[in-house]
Amino acid sequence: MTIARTSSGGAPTRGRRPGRSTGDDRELAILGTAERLLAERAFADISIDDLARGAGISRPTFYFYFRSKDAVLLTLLDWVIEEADAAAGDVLDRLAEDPRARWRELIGRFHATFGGHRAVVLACAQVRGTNAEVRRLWAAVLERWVHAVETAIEGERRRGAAPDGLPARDLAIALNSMNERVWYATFAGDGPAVAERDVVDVLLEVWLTAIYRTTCPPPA
Amino acid sequence: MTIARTSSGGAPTRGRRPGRSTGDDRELAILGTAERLLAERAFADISIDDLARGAGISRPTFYFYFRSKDAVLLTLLDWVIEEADAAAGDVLDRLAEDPRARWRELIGRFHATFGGHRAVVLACAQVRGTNAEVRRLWAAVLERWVHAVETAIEGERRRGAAPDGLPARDLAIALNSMNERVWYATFAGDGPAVAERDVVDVLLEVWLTAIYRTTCPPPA
DNA sequence: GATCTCATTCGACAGGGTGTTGACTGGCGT
DNA sequence: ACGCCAGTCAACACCCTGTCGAATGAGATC
Repeated sequence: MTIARTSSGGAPTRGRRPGRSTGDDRELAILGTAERLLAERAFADISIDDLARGAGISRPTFYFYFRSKDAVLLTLLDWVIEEADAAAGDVLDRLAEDPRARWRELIGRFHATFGGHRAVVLACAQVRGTNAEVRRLWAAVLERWVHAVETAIEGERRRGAAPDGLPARDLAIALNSMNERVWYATFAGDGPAVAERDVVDVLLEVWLTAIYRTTCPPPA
Repeated sequence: MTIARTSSGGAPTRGRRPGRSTGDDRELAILGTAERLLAERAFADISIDDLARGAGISRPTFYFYFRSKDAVLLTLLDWVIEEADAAAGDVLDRLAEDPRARWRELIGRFHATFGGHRAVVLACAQVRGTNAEVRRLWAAVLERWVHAVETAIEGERRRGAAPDGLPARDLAIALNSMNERVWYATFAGDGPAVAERDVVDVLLEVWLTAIYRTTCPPPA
């Protein structure tokens, strides 16, 4: 199953004033400036003036393109989510071929996507606490991923590869939550963190033991 | 082992000017106001003026007692951490008696402590992204807890109750991270979350399977 | 009691960020 | 030539933070 993108709706125009197309390059310039500045300092330390100047416009003009600083981040987050969904593809549909390899593929691809945009991911984690829109978007996305994993776990139980136990949904929530927090620590690099080189394998082992009670689940 | 509180130092005076004792009640009033307001709105939506007025003083006077709004939260966090450490006690020293019961006790006590101060915990999670001091304090505390769990896992492996596998530290990081994120979702109530009634048992099952590969590890 | 000291308090200011208003510009269809 | 409108920005109003310097007043000291 390709992870269904039903709810979240038409993403890439979020926060954009319903305008002409002439200023598209300005909009891109703002987004580019945001991702660039995010790589060197925290989101909270970037002012709208920084974004505007970086894009070669004045502060009021910024408001012509985005409702707020947060709306810029929201657009960036949309991109990352889209990329992650594409990377995940239909791996979960082919679990039975080789469960360990497929789960690893799934976790590995998410890791690669988030790692490739760590500045955006970290910034979103930081503002999720204060911005309701980021919170809502992230909640909706997580819900999709949790649901996909829940369904996959139920499939593995049905074919006898995984034992019964926790409700599949609770297990899926716990495992997805673990990944999110562990990646955050690894990318942020503050506090106890798993080395980036090892993180996919560490997460994989916990997923496998939690789902199958073994690290070598049987193929079909 | 009682979880060692070596590094974090003398906690309860953080941010307080080294002053007389007359104004202690004012300080308490500020802290009380903070915890009360935190229960009804987000930390970012509370101004220093709110805290000052709530404590019956003017804004400049606030600065006599605390360096900043964040320093207030930091003091509140210190309290919660102290309470959690006390609640955890020496449970991990008595793991072999009945591993499942002891792990459940540990997770359950943390759950009770955090749940009893969810407003503070949620606020800290929200500002951790923007405030370096909260980040540092939380990182230090987590490091202690991770280390305690790591040691406990190694003990269980040594006595043959738990199989070898992931480095104990990586496993401890992953499991602690999971708890943190899952609790956050449960307390915040946005996005996919485990029901508060079930959360301890859900976490426990994942811990047991990840550490022992079974949900009924053997006592000594 | 007069005086001194020092913790405590706050009015007033400076600074920096956000979001809005109203006027200006220049390309383009008529 | 004229009007329209996307696009632009100087200037403003507002809010919040942090600081400074001048009061206040309770106890210690003479």
